[in-house]
Amino acid sequence: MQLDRIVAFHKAMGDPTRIRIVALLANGPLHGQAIAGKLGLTPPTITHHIKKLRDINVIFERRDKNTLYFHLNESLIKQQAKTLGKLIEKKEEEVENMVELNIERQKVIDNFFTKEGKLKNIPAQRKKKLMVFEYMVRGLKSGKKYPEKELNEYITKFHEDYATIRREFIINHYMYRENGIYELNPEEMWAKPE
Amino acid sequence: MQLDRIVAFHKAMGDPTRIRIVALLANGPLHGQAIAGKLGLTPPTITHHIKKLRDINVIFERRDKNTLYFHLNESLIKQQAKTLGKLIEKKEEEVENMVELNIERQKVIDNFFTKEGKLKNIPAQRKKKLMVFEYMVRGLKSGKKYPEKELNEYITKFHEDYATIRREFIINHYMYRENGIYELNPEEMWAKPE
DNA sequence: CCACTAATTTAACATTCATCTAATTAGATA
DNA sequence: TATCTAATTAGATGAATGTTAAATTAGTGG
Repeated sequence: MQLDRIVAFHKAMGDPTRIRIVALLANGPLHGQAIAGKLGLTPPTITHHIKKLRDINVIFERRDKNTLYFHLNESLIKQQAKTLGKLIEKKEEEVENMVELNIERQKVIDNFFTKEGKLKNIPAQRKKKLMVFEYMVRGLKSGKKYPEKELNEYITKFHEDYATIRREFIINHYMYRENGIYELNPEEMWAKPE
Repeated sequence: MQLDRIVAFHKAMGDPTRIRIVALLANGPLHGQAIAGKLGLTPPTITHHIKKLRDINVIFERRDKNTLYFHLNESLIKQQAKTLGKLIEKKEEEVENMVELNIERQKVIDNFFTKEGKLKNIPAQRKKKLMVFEYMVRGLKSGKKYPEKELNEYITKFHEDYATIRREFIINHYMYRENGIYELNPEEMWAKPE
């Protein structure tokens, strides 16, 4: 778990309004105006905070008619709680491994993508392949529903063979498909090289 | 819930320098200048951050001659990690109460309405009265503007005394009136029995 | 296409905050 | 007491942040 992510999480949680939102959503999804009402704040303020919470994947949303219902990503929070515990157990070697992993990851990205952001080819090695896919998939929004056509267009920005890559996204649990609509899985479900 | 404490903790952890300090101290106590050196910052900056970490009890210090060694309070961090997990646990009592409440509500509705859907009479007990009103008001569309005449007609489907009931709708914040036009309030504003 | 609703963006404001340099304090020791 | 070292405070500065009213956008349904 990299530093930025930990910091971003705690910074997001370090605000009374946002903690109250999270606590509210623990009892079930709510829409924006309901949250505003319960907290005595205005809708723009809620939007502001929701954005921050969504940025760190702690909430996602589903639409019903005109109304967006905001849901809590509970597993993400649990995962961060674990990370907090691990932070204080960590010994130097582990920190070093983490740093090395990030360096390696960056090298792989640099190798397989052109400066214009195109994927040169799909890595054969599973580990590298996953790094590449994870990099691509991070440009998708969690909670958003992607029709197949839109997903294809997104992938095409990286590589022409959208069919193969789209299939890989499913196989490796980055996304799931329902009635021809694609959506991101929570990050904990993504395939990881051990 | 000790909201302030939770917020203070995450706010303190929501800074890269402080996370790095915590990570450093996980490998053992250090004194101020050592921390400053390792992080490439000046001693006053370290003092600044140490103060914040000490405020939330995540750090304590021991003196050896002129030098203060800062120690990590690991159990405090573990405890906060647990708190994070509990934040998102659904309160089961609340869920159970909800279920029981619904059963009770159904009984009241069955008692006070005929099979044809007519309100036999207005309950005297506040709690039951509110259940009955809420039941009626759920047949109205949120966001729709009701002229008084139309609202009267709607209420009459349940009971002849539309004037009393219409007044109760306002008193209990199910609806509000503006220029003789009635409209539903958001559900959060409705009167609820405590 | 039009009317409506929910959500978001924009612009403005006051507040908080991380960091530095320079000056000061606190404690140890000779 | 005088001196050394480590830590803290004070003050300044620039950046980030929480909130709101007003305007705008996006999506739904007639």
